[in-house]
Amino acid sequence: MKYYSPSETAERTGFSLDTLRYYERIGLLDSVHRASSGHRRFTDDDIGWLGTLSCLRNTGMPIVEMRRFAELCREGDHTMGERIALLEEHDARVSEEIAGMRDRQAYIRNKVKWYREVAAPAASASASV
Amino acid sequence: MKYYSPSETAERTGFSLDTLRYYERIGLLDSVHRASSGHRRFTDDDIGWLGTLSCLRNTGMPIVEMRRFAELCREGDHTMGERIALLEEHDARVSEEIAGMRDRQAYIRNKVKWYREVAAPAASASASV
DNA sequence: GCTTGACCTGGAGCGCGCTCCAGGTTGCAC
DNA sequence: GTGCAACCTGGAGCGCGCTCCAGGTCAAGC
Repeated sequence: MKYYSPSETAERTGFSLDTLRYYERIGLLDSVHRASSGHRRFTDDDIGWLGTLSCLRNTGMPIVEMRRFAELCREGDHTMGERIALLEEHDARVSEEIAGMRDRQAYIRNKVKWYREVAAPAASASASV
Repeated sequence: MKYYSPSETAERTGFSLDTLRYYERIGLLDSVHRASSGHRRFTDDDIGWLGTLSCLRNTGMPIVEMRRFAELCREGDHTMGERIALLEEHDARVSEEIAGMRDRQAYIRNKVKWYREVAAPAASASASV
């Protein structure tokens, strides 16, 4: 079985060393292997799981909910339904978030357009906001 | 000229009273009118500006950059170019953010799909992640 | 055997963006 | 004129998610 050192894992997952330790500490990573020296040894499974965590985190899932998800995963296959529910709720929130971002982006683009119209044609007399 | 009380402004903009005061304090709101009592009186312009701030904030612009933008607005029409540049850079970041969210959302949906395949057909023997 | 660097642990500290608090004033309703 | 709610100010505190630190261990190279 292939093992990865903490620094290699950090590099592969995009998490910092401290964050990897932190995630283990708070229960997002369960029972990370140790070398006889006590040094962490991450597996491909760990890397994969960290990828999932990264994805959830970067879509705005709060840590406490990721912990809940991790817990469900640890509890076994009978929690599939709950896991699906959790992810689908999150998915819905992500959709809302994206929709909101789009709307706000449109607002910003409009503002830029308006600025261009005011700014370009002539040093017009009107005030600016 | 129409004036709005702090609480009415909070209601209209979605910002809390404390946030309105905070934004004024750090220079995101400039020279808010006062009643003789010292109470703030917001104008329609203020409300509009707060809408812009809300939009920028909710698309992830950090406060320090909003301050820069506010400063440019205060400096007058000759800063139009810089304002446009700032907003367009932000717009680009928002686009990236949205694209990233979409990708991650696809990952999550895939995961759900996979869960459904594993969970539904039979209480299969394989482990879960 | 000594250095060097990657790693360990427990716990403190930090940056951001608010949010809350104490102690006081204002102004409307009764 | 007494309540009461809304507001004021300056400054402290907080929640989140890390990030840093001190003091120590381990393993490999010279």
